[in-house]
Amino acid sequence: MTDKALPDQIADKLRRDILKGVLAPGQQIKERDHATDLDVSRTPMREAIRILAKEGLVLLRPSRSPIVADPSFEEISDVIEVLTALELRSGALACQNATDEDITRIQAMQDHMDSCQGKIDRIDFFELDMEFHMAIAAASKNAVLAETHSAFVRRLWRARYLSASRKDSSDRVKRQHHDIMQAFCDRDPELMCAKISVHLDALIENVRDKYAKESESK
Amino acid sequence: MTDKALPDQIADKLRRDILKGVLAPGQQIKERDHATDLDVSRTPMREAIRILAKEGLVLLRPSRSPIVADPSFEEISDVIEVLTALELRSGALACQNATDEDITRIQAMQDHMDSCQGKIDRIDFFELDMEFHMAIAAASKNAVLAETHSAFVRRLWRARYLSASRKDSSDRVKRQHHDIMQAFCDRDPELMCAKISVHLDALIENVRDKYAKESESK
DNA sequence: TAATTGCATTTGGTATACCAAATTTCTGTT
DNA sequence: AACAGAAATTTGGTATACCAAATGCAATTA
Repeated sequence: MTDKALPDQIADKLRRDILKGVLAPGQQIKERDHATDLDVSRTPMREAIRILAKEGLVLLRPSRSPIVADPSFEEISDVIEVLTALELRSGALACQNATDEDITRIQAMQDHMDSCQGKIDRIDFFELDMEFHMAIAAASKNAVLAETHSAFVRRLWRARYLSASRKDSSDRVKRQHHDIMQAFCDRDPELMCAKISVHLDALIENVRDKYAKESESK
Repeated sequence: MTDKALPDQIADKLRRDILKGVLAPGQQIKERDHATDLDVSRTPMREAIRILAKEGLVLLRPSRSPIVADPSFEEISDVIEVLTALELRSGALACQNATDEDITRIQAMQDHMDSCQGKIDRIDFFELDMEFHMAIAAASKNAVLAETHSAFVRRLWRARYLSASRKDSSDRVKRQHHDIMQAFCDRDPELMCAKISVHLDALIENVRDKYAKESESK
């Protein structure tokens, strides 16, 4: 763990805090305070903040304190739209370019997720979910596509986390994953794209519900 | 001009140098040297380098000097593939969401490009070409999509610049743009996507030719 | 001669100091 | 009491100092 670059370590810590809500949306992130908190200097802290800004978790404001991003539904929905475009292309390419080993390995990841369901920390479960989607993108054998896709998956992490509160949703997600995996095993690009669309459309609806409930509770 | 943030100004300068080839692919960018060259300190120079790394123009290597990116054909082709995914989605959405003013404005941009052809600096012409594609993406009314799309257009700038040496290609590009614009005016998503595909497939072939010629000249 | 070891130098990473812009606090006036 | 303006403080931006890892080079050895 100590071998990772310091700014990355700091970014990891801050990211976790943001995703868990320890750092609330809209809250200021003052370089000095957070740097001294973590016993580092401002330099790597600044870099860490830029990393999170690139991921869309933090908003940089010239000559002002950066703040934790507080995206509107429209923004989240826009991000999901981009993710959809990327993931559809990834899926189709993966059907074409994945090795058999890729498929069995990703199948194993899914099995592992199933066996972990409800037994582990929700944050850790979401890590697995992310890794599953990223593994499919990686199987497209287009490194740029996989990397870009990862960036957007990560950017949506908090929104997905928050919108997954409905207890039935995890079962539905599980079924959607199985559908995607089925098409992937058959290397059927059209079907796979269709199932990915279902999955991500459902995500938009989940997020929409979440935002609707939030606004009515005010 | 002086109102822009210092790291951005530095990044602009470096970017131009990279795209024009003043800084050759593979060449090291030493923080101290380039900082003193531009009469700034290492801090904003470091930030500028990170900006260019985000754009894919520079490669960061932990504890080593960053180097100017020297992408293989496969990498460029991967980037174009991602751009295609983004631009297809943009085009379809633009057909749906663009205002009539958007369309007439973009039409005017194209007319302007036509009238400028051959009369202006190739670099300036490419700026117009970029702006044309970015304007279509912006007309999708998905800000995230437009921004991401822009990043990839910019990332391909040098490859397109280098591969546009063939003198007939500009006429072909002009025709392809007209086809895209025709579909856009008719708000026909399928046709527009088809024409965008043609355009970007042609780009891949242009780049492939360029790389083939380059390798045989060695 | 080729390889290797050890030292000197270069260079990125981090910490700190300084500055200017922005924010907050305080104070005096109406 | 409310507002305006100025002083004090906070805070991001930049410059510089220091360190450790990486690199280059030369002397030494097989």
